[in-house]
Amino acid sequence: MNRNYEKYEDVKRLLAVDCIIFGYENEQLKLLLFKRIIEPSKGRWSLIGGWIKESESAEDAARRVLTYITGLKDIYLEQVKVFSEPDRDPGGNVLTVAFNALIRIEKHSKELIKEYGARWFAISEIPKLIFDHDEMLKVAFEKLRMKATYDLIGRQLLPEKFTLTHLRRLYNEIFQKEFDPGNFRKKVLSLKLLERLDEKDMSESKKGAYYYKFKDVENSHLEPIFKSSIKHE
Amino acid sequence: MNRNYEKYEDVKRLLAVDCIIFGYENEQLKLLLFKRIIEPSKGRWSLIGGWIKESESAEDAARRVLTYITGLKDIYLEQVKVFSEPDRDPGGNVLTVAFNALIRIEKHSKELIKEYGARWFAISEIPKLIFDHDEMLKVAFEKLRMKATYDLIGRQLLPEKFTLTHLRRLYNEIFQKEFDPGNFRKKVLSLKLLERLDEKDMSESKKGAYYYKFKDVENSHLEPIFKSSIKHE
DNA sequence: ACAAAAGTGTTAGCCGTACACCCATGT
DNA sequence: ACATGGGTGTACGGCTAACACTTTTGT
Repeated sequence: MNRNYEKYEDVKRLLAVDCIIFGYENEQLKLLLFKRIIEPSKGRWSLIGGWIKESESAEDAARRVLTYITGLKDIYLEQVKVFSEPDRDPGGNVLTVAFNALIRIEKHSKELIKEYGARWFAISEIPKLIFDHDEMLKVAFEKLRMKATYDLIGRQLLPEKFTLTHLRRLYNEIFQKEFDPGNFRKKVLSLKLLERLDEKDMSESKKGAYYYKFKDVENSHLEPIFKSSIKHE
Repeated sequence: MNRNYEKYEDVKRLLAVDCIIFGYENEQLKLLLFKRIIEPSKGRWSLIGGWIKESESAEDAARRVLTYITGLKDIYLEQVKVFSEPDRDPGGNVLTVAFNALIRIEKHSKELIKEYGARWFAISEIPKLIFDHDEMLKVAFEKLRMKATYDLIGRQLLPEKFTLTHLRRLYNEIFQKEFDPGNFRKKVLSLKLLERLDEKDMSESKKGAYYYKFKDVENSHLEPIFKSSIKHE
C-alpha cells in the first residue's frame, strides 16, 4: 500500500456482490431467489450475494458465488449498478455491486440449489425481497430488456437447440407483449445469427418446426433489433 | 455492525469514485483532466477522483468531489461502471465507481480548477491517462453516446439559451458526424422538449437564429431519438 | 446583388406492423 | 376434411436521409 493512501484506510465498509439470476423454463422467464440464512432478515427471500475477497474483482466474486451455487462455470455476467447507501443493509455498512446472470435452468445442479434453500420464481410471482433488493431487481430487469433490445438474447437462456417459437416466447416474456409470429421470424432470421438444423421439433405441431442454434460468433449490435419492444410511457 | 458480518471485516480495499467530467465550449466537446498530485504517477494526467467516506454513498462522494473542484452544486451525474481489478491501481487495492458528470463550462469556477492543475481537453486531444483511466473514459464516452441517442442532451452542457445550430454542433461532436441541419431541426422540434424564446442570436448569420431553452419538464425517452447516430461497426 | 446561415418543403426508400394466405400432417 | 401451428407474401403507414428551395439581412 502506497503511503499516500494510508490515511484513508480506516473506512469500515464491507464489499459485496449480489446476483440477479435469470433462467427460462416451461415458457416462463424465472428468477432464482434464496432464503436468507443469516441475520438480519433471516428466512426472508433475497438475491444471492457474497463478499468480495481482497484478491478478486467484483466480477470474479460474482462468478465464484454463481459457480458455488449452481455448479456451472462460464456463466454470462453483466454489471448492473452499484448500491452504496450507507444504511441500505441494516446489518452493516455494505456496498454491493449488482450483476445480471443468465443461465440455462436445465443444466445447473438442482441438488446444490435445493441445499441452499433456493427456488425459481416466475417473474410475475416474485415475493417481496429484503433491503433494497426490490429496487436492484427493477434496475436489473430494465437492463435485461435493454440488452434484449440491442442483442438477440437466448444463447445463454435457451437450450442448445430451440425453435423460433421458443425464442419468440422468451421475448414475449421479457417484454410482456405478444410478438407477431411472422414478423418475429423474419426479423430474427435477417440478423443471420442463427443456424437452422436438419431436425424438427414435432411436439407442438403436426408440421413440425425446425430447430435452430446460435452461430458460434459474437452477436453484438449497436442498433435496436426490436424497435417496438420498448414503449413510451 | 451485525456479528454475522464481522468475520469479513478484515478486507483491506479502498473505495473511490472517479469522475468523467464533460463540458462544451467553443463548439467542442471537452473533458476535464487533472495533473495528479500524489504518487504513484504524480504529475501525469488523470480523471479526478476521491475516496468514498464511510457515511456517504458513491453518488454523494462524486457530488462532493465535483462541488469541491468546480464550485457547482446539483451537477448531473450518472453511474458508469465499477472497476475493481485488485491490481488496477499500483498504489493500492482500490475499487472505484466511475461517474459521468455533465457541466456548463462557463458556469464553474475557473480559479478553483486552475488551482488543482486541471485543464479542459478537446475530445480529440486527450492525452494518455494513468492506470485504467483510458478504459474508463472509453466506457464513459460510450455511455454518453447511448444517453444522447435516447435523450435529448444539452440541458446540462449548453447555456440556458442556445440556437438549434448550437445544439446540432454538440450532437455532431458527440457522434463525430455531420447531422443534416434541416432534418435535425425537424426531429428535435418534434420532440416538443424545447421552447422558443422571443430573442435571436445575430452573431452567426444576417437573418439571426432564434434562441431556444429546455422546457422545465422531465425529458425521458425510451426510444432512440436519432436512430442513425449509432452505426454498426 | 450577393453571400450565408436560418428555416421549410418534397421525395424516395426503408422498415415495422398488420394480416391474409399457403403448407404439412396427425387425428 | 379439418384443425393447428409453421412458415411466406403483401400492402399500408411512418420515419429518415437527401437535397432543393425560400427567407432574411448585412455588406
